[in-house]
Amino acid sequence: MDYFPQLVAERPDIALCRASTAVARAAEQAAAANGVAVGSQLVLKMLAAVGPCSQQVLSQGLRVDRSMMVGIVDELEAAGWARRERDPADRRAYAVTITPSGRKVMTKSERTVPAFLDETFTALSAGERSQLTKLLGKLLLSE
Amino acid sequence: MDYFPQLVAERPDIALCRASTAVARAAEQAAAANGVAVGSQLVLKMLAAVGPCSQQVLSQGLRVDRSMMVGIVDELEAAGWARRERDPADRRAYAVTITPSGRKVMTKSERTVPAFLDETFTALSAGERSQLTKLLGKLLLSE
DNA sequence: TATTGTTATACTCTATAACTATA
DNA sequence: TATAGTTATAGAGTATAACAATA
Repeated sequence: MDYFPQLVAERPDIALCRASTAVARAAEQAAAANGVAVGSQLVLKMLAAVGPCSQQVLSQGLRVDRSMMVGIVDELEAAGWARRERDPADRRAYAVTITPSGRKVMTKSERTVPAFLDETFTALSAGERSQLTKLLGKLLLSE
Repeated sequence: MDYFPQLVAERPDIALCRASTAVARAAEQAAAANGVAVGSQLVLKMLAAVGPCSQQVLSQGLRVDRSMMVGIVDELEAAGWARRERDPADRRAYAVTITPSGRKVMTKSERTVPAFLDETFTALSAGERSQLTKLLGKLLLSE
C-alpha cells in the first residue's frame, strides 16, 4: 500500500504521471455522470467559446489527434449536440457547429466542474490549487 | 498550434494530463538513452534502496500492477541486472535481488536524472520545481 | 503539391480473470 | 481460504500511414 517514498520526492516526472492517471479517472467518472465523455465536453466548451470551426482547429486547440476527433464529432452529432456543416470558404473542411441542445448539455456539465475539482484536489488549499494551475500552465506553454 | 487557453486556465485536471504525457515521453527517451526502461530503472532504484523484496512489494511501492511487474523483472533478469531468488520464509514469493551489474546501471542512469529534469522542467525555476514536487506529493499521498 | 476528413493498422497500457503453488 | 507469481484476453489511447476530395 505504501509508496516507495523517493519516487515522489526525487522524480517530479513520475509524480506527475501518477497524479495524472488518478485525476483522469476521476474526471472521466465525473463527466460520465453527466452523460458526456471528457473529450466531448471539451469540444463543446471550445465550440461555445470560439464558434463554429473545423475538426482540424478543434484537434489542435485541444491537443487531440485529428483522427480521434472524427469519433468525438461523430458522437456529438449522434447525440444531436453538434452538426457538421460545410465551410463555404473551404469545402474540404467542416464547420462544426454546436446546437442549442449541445449548449444546454455543456452548460449543465460545466456547472459540475467546480465541485469535481474541489473533490479531486481536496488535499490542496485554494491557494495551492491555483499555484498548481499556474505551474502546469507554464510547463505546458513551454512545450 | 495554439492551445485553447481556457483549457489550461480552468481545468487543472486536463492540464495535469497534458503535462503528464509530454513529460512521460521525455522520461522514456531519457531512460532509453541509458539502455533502460523507466519501469526497470525505478525497480532497480527501489531494490537498491530497500534490499531484496517480492514482486508484490515492488508493484505496490511503485504503483504498477503485479501482472506487469512480471515482465519488468523478466527484463531485469535477462539483462543480468536482477535475480529471482527464493524467499526461504515464504516459498510462494521471490526475493528479487539486484546484481552488482544492476547496481552499476542504476547508478549510471541515476546520474543522468538531474540533467533530464533540468531540461524537461526548464520552464520552471528551481523554486517552482520544488513547489510543484511538493504539491504533487500532497495530491498523491491523499489518494 | 498540400490539406481536410476518414479509415485501418499496430502498439502500448491498463484491467480483469483465471490458473499453480504455496501458505 | 487467501496470497504470490504467471498467463491470457480485452479495452482504451496513441501513432502512423494511406486514401478521396478539395485547395
